[in-house]
Amino acid sequence: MRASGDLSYPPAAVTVDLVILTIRDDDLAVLLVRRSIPPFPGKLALPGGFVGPDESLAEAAARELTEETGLIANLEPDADDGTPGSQVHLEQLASYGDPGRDSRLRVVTVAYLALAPGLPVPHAGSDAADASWQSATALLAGPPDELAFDHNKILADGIERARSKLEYTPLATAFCPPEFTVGQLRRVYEIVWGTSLDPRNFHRKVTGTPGFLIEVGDSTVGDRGRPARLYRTGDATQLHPPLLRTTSDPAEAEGG
Amino acid sequence: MRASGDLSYPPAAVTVDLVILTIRDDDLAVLLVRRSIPPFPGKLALPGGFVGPDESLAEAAARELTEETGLIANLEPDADDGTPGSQVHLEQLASYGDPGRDSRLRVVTVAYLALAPGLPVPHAGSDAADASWQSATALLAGPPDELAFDHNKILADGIERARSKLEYTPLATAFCPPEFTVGQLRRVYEIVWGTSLDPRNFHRKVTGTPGFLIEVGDSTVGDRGRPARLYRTGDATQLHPPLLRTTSDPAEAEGG
DNA sequence: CCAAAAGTGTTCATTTTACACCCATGT
DNA sequence: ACATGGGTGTAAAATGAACACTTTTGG
Repeated sequence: MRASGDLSYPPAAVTVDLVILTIRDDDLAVLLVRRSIPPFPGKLALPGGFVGPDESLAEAAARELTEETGLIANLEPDADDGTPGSQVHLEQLASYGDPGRDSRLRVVTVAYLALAPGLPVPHAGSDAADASWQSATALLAGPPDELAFDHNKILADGIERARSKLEYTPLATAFCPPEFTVGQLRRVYEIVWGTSLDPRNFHRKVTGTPGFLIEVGDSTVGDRGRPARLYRTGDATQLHPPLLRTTSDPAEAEGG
Repeated sequence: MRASGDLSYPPAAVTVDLVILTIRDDDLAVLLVRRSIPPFPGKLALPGGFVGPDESLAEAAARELTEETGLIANLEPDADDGTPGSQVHLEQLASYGDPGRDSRLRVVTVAYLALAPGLPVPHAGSDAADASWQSATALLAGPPDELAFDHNKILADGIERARSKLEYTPLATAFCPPEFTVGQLRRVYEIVWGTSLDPRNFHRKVTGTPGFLIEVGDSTVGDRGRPARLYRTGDATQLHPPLLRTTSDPAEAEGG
């Protein structure tokens, strides 16, 4: 049923919505904005907005990310110039376009997933009037209509994507600062997966996978215990074989 | 930058495009249509069309699939009523919306991936004036602008999705008839991955994974060799641990 | 009989898992 | 000294890869 000649088509608006995840206070957190206008006034929602006429979808998502957090996204995982925001990961998640998901007009939204290191910024953007970090795990467990539109579903899909990608990609490092210890990386896995992992075997696994971690030589001034080596993310884009989330008691890594 | 009050938004059209894959003549094939109107007149393209005002994205994709192939898609993998088309798999792939990808107007397309068993129908739909099966692997290896729009990229993404999902889901059965042998299933893996797999170890792996295959008791009348047991797809949605595509000579499974 | 495909058994290498044990620091 | 987290060694268990071998058909 491609248009045959004329250019009439059902009118629609295209937006991008962002699932921006980070680790805060030993919990997985998502950046949400409080809506001030209908529909769903007063409700929390994922940050997002219309795709501009001359923007690609990814550019629109990166622009929204910068507006909300001040971070610069890493659309292609190659550049490593050491700038603070350069390791922020941004990838397309999925599109959502059920008729009636926005009462005003037909809106198709392309959701993007962003993973950022722990940020002390509650909201830094110019436009984000009322942005805040919320517990993503609490929202997952709560009522399915706690967020505006179908954003509970989008958030659930984003968390599931993040959880599964930790298994077979080095994506967990996106939650870490540019230089990090194996222990910090392990805590990311434990928090995102809600499991606890054996520190010894985890250490051997990640340091033994070629290209996953690059030792930076130095050591941290430890909070407690022996100082740990620092690493940067390596060149590897896949983990073969993957890390499996099948260890220990699922409840042990909850909260903090 | 959510709209604040007024409802003005950059105008755009939303379409669905389908990557319909099947196995034909020991090769991975994709259903393409020949365009008759600009842009890209005469070029091959993925089948697709506008999303109707009251359709969800998945419904639009399912409608296009039926129009092009006569098949009924399986949006949620639960119903198993035995109808011929019920095992066709349809899932959202990704969205593509670079400005200028369609010279006429801003078009954002939501691509869907469909996997169907070997079909004797070159084209069966009412609207598909000029649909045909083409070698997907040949298109992957060919020039990157052989198809209209950005459809080479969409096709490549669809093939990559299919290849990786064979590893950790029972999706390969979507390429098989309702009842199939282990050998048929193995040939699917070999063709899609372009590798050759050890028949003995493959057999043990798939029959040993709980919920993957259900023995249907009977045996085929064999072409050659010992008759094989017949199986249906089981309830399992994930394969733990996954099948890995790291066996034997990559060239051996080519062509036929 | 022979070729071909199905299916089982077995062996060896690798990986995972569990856990004992030492290292280096703060208090 | 002791608690805490970092890191190595190692043995048992599970898994994967390679392949010998039997079964059952068609020609």
